Amino acid sequence: MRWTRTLIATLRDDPQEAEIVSHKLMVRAGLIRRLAGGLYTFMPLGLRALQKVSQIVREEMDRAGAQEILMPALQPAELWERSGRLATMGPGMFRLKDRAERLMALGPTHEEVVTQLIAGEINSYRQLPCTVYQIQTKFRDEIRPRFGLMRAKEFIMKDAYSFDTSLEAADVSYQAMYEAYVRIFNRCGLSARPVEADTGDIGGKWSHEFMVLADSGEDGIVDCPACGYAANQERAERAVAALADAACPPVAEVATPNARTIDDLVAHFQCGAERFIKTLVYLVDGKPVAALVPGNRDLNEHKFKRLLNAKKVELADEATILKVTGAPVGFAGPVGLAIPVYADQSLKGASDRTTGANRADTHIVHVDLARDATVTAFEDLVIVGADDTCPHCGKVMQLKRGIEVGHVFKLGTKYTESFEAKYLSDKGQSELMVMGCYGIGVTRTLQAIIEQSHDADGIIWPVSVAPFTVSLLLLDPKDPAVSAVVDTLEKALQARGIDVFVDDREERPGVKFKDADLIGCPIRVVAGAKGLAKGGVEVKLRTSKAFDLVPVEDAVTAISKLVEDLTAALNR
RNA sequence: CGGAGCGUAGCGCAGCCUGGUAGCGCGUCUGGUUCGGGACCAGAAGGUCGAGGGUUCAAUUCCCUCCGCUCCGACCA
Repeated sequence: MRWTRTLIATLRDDPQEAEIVSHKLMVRAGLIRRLAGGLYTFMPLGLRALQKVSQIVREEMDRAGAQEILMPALQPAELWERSGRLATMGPGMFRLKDRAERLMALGPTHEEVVTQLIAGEINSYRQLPCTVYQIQTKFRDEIRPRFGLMRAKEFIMKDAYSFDTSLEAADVSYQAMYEAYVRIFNRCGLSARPVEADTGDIGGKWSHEFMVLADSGEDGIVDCPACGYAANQERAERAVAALADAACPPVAEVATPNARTIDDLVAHFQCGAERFIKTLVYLVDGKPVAALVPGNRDLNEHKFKRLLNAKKVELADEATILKVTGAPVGFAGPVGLAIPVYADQSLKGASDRTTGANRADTHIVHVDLARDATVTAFEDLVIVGADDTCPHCGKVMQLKRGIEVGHVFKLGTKYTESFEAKYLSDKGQSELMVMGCYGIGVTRTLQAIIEQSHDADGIIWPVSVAPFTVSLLLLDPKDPAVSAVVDTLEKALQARGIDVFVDDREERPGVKFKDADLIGCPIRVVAGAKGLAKGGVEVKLRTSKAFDLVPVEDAVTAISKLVEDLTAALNR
């Protein structure tokens, strides 16, 4: 491809819309253009890179035995009613009506459609296991689209779904996908880390996310350097030492005017935040429930929701708090509360703590949780962070940030029940299929690659996903000898199956060098009158400063060798 | 959904406070000089100043409404 015949414009300045480096580079290098918030057009170079990522995903899915299909993006909302997700997924879904006033949705994901499909197609254990996948545009009405392709309203996702006869068989399918994901991200040149994850609205029992570590990532990851335990902060657990609190005097009320927050209390009582028990009143599917965490910790709402098997968990409003505790916000406590009370496991045996008194401007001291309050259960409720100890090995963990590029779930029978996806077993019994689902954000992966691989001058594409493998700079387009060399090289490289992008613009060399660095193809070949006079073309990797002067007749061989080396390094 | 900020040429921005019909850099086009890490000179094209309304002799500028975008937050008691 020739620059002068390609719709590409590089920008000198960072676009005003972009915040993180990968987003800036994608726009500056002319890979994407914004249509509206969360909506982007892929320009020729961006599309080529995207297609390379897609192709890697496709090859690895096929290798893992999955079959490619393509389901409609437009779906009847009735399907979502059937799974019960019209309510839970609700606001995140684009909805519309057709001319017959039927409620439709633009698919944010395809569990419903695929389960309905498979329920109709598969009736015998002989047809199982079965894994299907598609690479398709998804739609989500994000509250706040941001970071370019990272969180967009429309994005491309590879979603795969496995169907099996048993939990054990489903584990095999899950494992196959997990391994395919490791291969996919390796081939993309990405360092992606599997971590234990929360299942969210998708549901199911178990899941792993594949995370690209990056400071700009939207997820927190708790990581144990000692034993390798890693989990999304939404799910991460910690080891808790048993308390050995001594017995304490009976409870006593203390006036605490306007001391509503832990900070206020710390100032008032002049002691550490951990001496307080924070009482949070929540509405869990509409019913009030209290959660207790140490004053220096925060409640993990994901865990709380999972624990209570709830659809919706939200902090109670002021009126509810007044009704339930008899006090305004800021003075709730577990003593005498008539609603279910869940306490963090670290509070088991807690004694001589301070809590709200369920009375305005009052707290109580000397609270022994077992003695003075009724706790429904002690569970893991807090957000785990840096310096917490590993639940497996007890060593201190670290907190990192990551970009979620893939997610694998063991769904069990959640959807196959809703859609009665059953098969006849070898014993002639009708059984529910066991399901798994597996997503990769293809467009997000593309951007994550850039986030992880760039320098001050621009993108550094891994050879496997670069829009072009070789940037061939024609420095003197008006010099017939140089042009002839470029023509020859271009054809010879193409004949070897090596993508080459020729910068044939009438620009000064400096401009071409800058743009080549910005666009970031892994190999740069410079053909100029000066170089030819010295004996050849210059061949250089994007990652190195130095170049080799290679005689024209040896150039294709030399470049092929570099491509092989780069590819081998990725597949290592 | 709440808060803040922004919206002026393809891109990045100034002008607005203190009203008088718009400017800079980059990019684009023409000509010339240049030519190995984002050249220089001369000239040119390109703007309903986000939209609508109001105040005024006069609005990019002041006021109101709406739309769009960006950032922060979404009640942790």
